[in-house]
Amino acid sequence: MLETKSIRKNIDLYSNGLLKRGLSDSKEKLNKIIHHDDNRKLYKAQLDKILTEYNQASKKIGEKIQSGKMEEAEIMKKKSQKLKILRKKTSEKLKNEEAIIYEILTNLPNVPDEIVPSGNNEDDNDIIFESKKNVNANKKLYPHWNLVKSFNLINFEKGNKITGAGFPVYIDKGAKLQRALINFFIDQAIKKGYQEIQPPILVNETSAFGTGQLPDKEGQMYKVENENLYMIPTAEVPITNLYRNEILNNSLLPIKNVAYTPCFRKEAGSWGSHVRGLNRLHQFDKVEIVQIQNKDNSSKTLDEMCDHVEHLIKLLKLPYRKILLCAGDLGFSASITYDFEVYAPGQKKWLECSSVSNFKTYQTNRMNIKIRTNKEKNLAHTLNGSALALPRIVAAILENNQENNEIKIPDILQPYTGFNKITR
RNA sequence: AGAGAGGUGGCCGAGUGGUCGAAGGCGCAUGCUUGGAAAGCAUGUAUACGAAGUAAUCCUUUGUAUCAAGGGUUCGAAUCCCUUCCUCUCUGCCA
Repeated sequence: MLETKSIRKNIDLYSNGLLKRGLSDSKEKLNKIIHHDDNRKLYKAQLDKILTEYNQASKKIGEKIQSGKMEEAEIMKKKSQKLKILRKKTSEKLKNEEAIIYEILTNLPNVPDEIVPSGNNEDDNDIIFESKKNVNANKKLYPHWNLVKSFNLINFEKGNKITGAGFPVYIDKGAKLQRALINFFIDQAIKKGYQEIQPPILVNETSAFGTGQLPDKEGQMYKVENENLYMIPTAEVPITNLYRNEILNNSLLPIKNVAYTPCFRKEAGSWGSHVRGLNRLHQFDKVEIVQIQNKDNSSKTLDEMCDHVEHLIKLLKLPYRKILLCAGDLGFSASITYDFEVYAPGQKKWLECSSVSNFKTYQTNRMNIKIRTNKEKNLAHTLNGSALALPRIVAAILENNQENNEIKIPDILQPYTGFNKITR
C-alpha cells in the first residue's frame, strides 16, 4: 500500500511510476486520494474539537454530582446529549473519508523502481544475461512429460484420480529428487546466513492481505471456506507476516529467513494446452528466501539475493537467463523484479524458476513493520525470491541431462539423492 | 467438540462507572556517583492520527483515539451489556 504522506509530496513521481505500469488514470486517482485526505484532516480536526469539549463537560458533570449540585448537573447533561449527535455525524464523515482513501490505496499497485523499463508485457522485459544452451543438435531430446512417464518418475493420471489436474504424484526416484532438491536449496540458503523456518501453509485473511495477495489475487488462492483460511500461494505470505505489527531494531537487520513449503495456486484462466507436464501446477514445492532490510540497504540486498539464486542454478549446471521485468509485467506489490529462467531443450522453452523482488515499503505499510534506528522510525523494506521453485527445475534437469537410456543427476545433488543416474 | 477461568504498556501486575493513558515492580535509556564496574540516586521510557511552531516524516507545545477486536448502555466505560477472536484448565478425540 502506498503512503498518503509520500504521495502528497511526490505526486508526479508516483503518477509517472504508475503510468509506467499502464495505469492511465493514475494522476486522477492520486489527486482523489489527496482531496479525500484533505477532507479527512478537516473532519479529524473538527471531531477532536468536539470531543475535547465533550470530555471537559463530562468531567464537570462528575464534579457537580460529587459536590451535590444535582440540578446544575442535569442541565449540563442535556447539553452534552445534544453534542452527542454532532459527534456522531462528524465521526461518520471522518470514517467515510478514511474508507474512500483506503479503497483507492489498497487497489493501487506499487510504483516501479526507476531502473524498471517501461512496457506492457513480457516482450518489453530486459534480458540481463543469457548463458549458452549447450544443446547437441544431432541428439533427439524429449520433453520432460515424456521422460517422467518412461522413467516412471511422476504420474499425472493418478494425481487426476485422487485430486485433479495440476496435482502430480511423484514416484520413487522422482519423489527422492524432490526431497534432494528441497534439502539442497535449504542447505545452500543456510550457508548464506538464512534462518530456516517451517511455517503453517494455511493463513488467515489478515496475512493474505498483508503481503498483497488480497484483494488483488483473491481468485488465485484456494480458500478453506468455513474456516476463513487460505492455502498459501507462496511461503512469502506466512514468513513476511511473522513480523506484522512489529517495530524491529535496526541492529537486527537484515532479517534473513528461508522456508520450504508446498504452494497452492488456482491459476484460473491460465490453463491450456501450452502448459503441459510440470510447467504449471496447482500444487508445487518451493524454497523461498525472505529478507527484511532498511531502506538504505535494500537494493544491495536485492542484488545479493539474485546472486544467490544465480549461484544455485550454476551449481545445478543448467542453462539460464536473468531478466529484468518491465513495469507492465511486474507483480502488484513489487517495485522491481528479476526473473530467472532455465532452458528446457526437450520443449525448446525457457521456464521461469525464480522471481526475486524488492517490495520496498509497499507490504510493510500494510503490515505495519517498522525499523527503529536511534530515535528514527521508518517503514521496513521487504524482499523475497524463490530459491528455487522445484517443478521447472526438475523439468530442466530431466530435459538437459537425458542420455539414451538414462538421466544423469547433477554432481552437486548426488549426495542428496543417493544415486547418480535414473534408469528405466 | 463440551464445561469453566481469563485477555490491561516491552514484560509482570493493580485497578469493578468520573480525579485512569492507566498505581507498583521488572526491563531499558540518559545523567550523577566510581579508578572502572556493581549497588545506589535522579530523570525519562507505548502507538496512531490531528493542530500550532519549523526547511523537516526530526523536535517542541497541544488535542484526540487506543486496556484483544467490533458494537451498545451512560453526561462519563479498562470497569456494565452483546458479538467475534484468542489463551489457559478439565473432559472428549487424535498423529
